[in-house]
Amino acid sequence: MKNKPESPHCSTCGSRHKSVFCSIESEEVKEIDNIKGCNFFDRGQVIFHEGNRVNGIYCINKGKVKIYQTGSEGKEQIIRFAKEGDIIGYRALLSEEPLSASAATLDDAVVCFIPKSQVLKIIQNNPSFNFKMLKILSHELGEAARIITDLAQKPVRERLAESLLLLKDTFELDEDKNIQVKLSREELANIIGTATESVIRLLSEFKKDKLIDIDGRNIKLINIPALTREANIID
Amino acid sequence: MKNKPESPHCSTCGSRHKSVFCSIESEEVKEIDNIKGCNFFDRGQVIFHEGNRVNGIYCINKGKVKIYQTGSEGKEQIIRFAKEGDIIGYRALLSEEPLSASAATLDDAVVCFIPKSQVLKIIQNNPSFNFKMLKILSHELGEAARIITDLAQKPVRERLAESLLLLKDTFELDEDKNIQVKLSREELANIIGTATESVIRLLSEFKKDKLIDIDGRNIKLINIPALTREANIID
DNA sequence: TTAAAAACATGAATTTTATCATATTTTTGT
DNA sequence: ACAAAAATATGATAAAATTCATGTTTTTAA
Repeated sequence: MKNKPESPHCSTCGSRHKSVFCSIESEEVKEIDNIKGCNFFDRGQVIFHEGNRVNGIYCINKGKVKIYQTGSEGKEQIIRFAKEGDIIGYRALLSEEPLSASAATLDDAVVCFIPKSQVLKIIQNNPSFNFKMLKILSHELGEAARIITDLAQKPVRERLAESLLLLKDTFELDEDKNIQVKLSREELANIIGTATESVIRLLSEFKKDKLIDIDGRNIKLINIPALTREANIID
Repeated sequence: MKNKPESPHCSTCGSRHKSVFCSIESEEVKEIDNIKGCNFFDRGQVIFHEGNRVNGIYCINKGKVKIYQTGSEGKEQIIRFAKEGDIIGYRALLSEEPLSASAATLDDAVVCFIPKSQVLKIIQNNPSFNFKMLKILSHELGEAARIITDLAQKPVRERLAESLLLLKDTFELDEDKNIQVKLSREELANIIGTATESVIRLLSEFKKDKLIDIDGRNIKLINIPALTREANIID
């Protein structure tokens, strides 16, 4: 049986200082703490669903999250990932549009919810937070553009190599060079827009070519420079 | 010989009222007018180039613009379009990153330049403008996500149908249902991420199937509902 | 106006990638 | 612990899309 964990507090939140909330005044922190909600998710649970209206933003206190759209054939397309300290749902909130994507946990996670009114209040009263939001959005937009170009132009093999490197940058490697996130072959396929079988075959090839090692969903990057070349990344 | 045209003024700019600047005070308009620069471009000229630093935003007074990235094989990937009243270059300015894409004119165009200092001043002093920027960025991000899913999941034929509909929505149709922008087959291919020959073949098919009519670079949409079905768009 | 260049067009061959079929392994729930 | 379900794996086939070759038309520049 699972112990009901304690709701985290913003004032003691370890990830706050590396997040968009790092420049928030202690007065504001208290206010957020009082008004925020907190939810505990098991692996694979949906945090919010594409098409719905959103009434605040979600702040990931713990855990890893995938943000994905459902294509016209019902196939999942992973747009991006989020982790501890990241916020999600802000796009729909700020554009005043329905959610363009769903979010689901990749492991057990703790996610806080800050209501719209509070978010808007901070944006209006805290120029530094405001500018951080502009920065996050415009950075994301640049990332999206690069993904568009890669999907449009790179073959599947290069896209897979690239997404392994992306996962490395996002979730980092442990001491044994394992990517610190566990994804199914199908989820990998849903990042790069290919068939699950293609991912399985290409991962085996990468392993045979000594670029990676595989143990179940554990992927070890043993030759990152070669992977970078496979991904055809110049910079 | 070409007459040197008069530089436009923000105070009399017809497109200002439907732009992000619609809520700017007349005092601020004067200020922008004094500090802004203006450039006249012929068709096909580059406004700014990927990788460079940007020191302000560009406001399109007249003309149509493509924003594109160069892929690792040197192939152009069109990310989005902009037209009269739109601003470009704001992503790099706000993220304080190099330009993630280049911009080039699709016809003769007039483009004004507003320096960074002035833009930041407006953002700080005009909450309405500020919020509009947040809204533009987050809307763009939603569009980008949809493009990612389509590129990853839809076959070339559907993507072409969809991009014709996108061009219709962006540039509108004239009284004869012609899309109000002239693109080469190669440029169409560079939107949807395919080979020029594929676009040529598929356009012929669409014509044969009475979905469109073609006269050079003029594309007439004669059966939009059927095109929508071809594009596999539900909403 | 005319030659050169670029864009458009079309068929054939090739490559890439997806789909289908079928095992095998791993995970999950009782 | 065990059956069922899900995920992984692999080969064969099919479909999708690109590349290459070549010819025609249109545009551009001298």
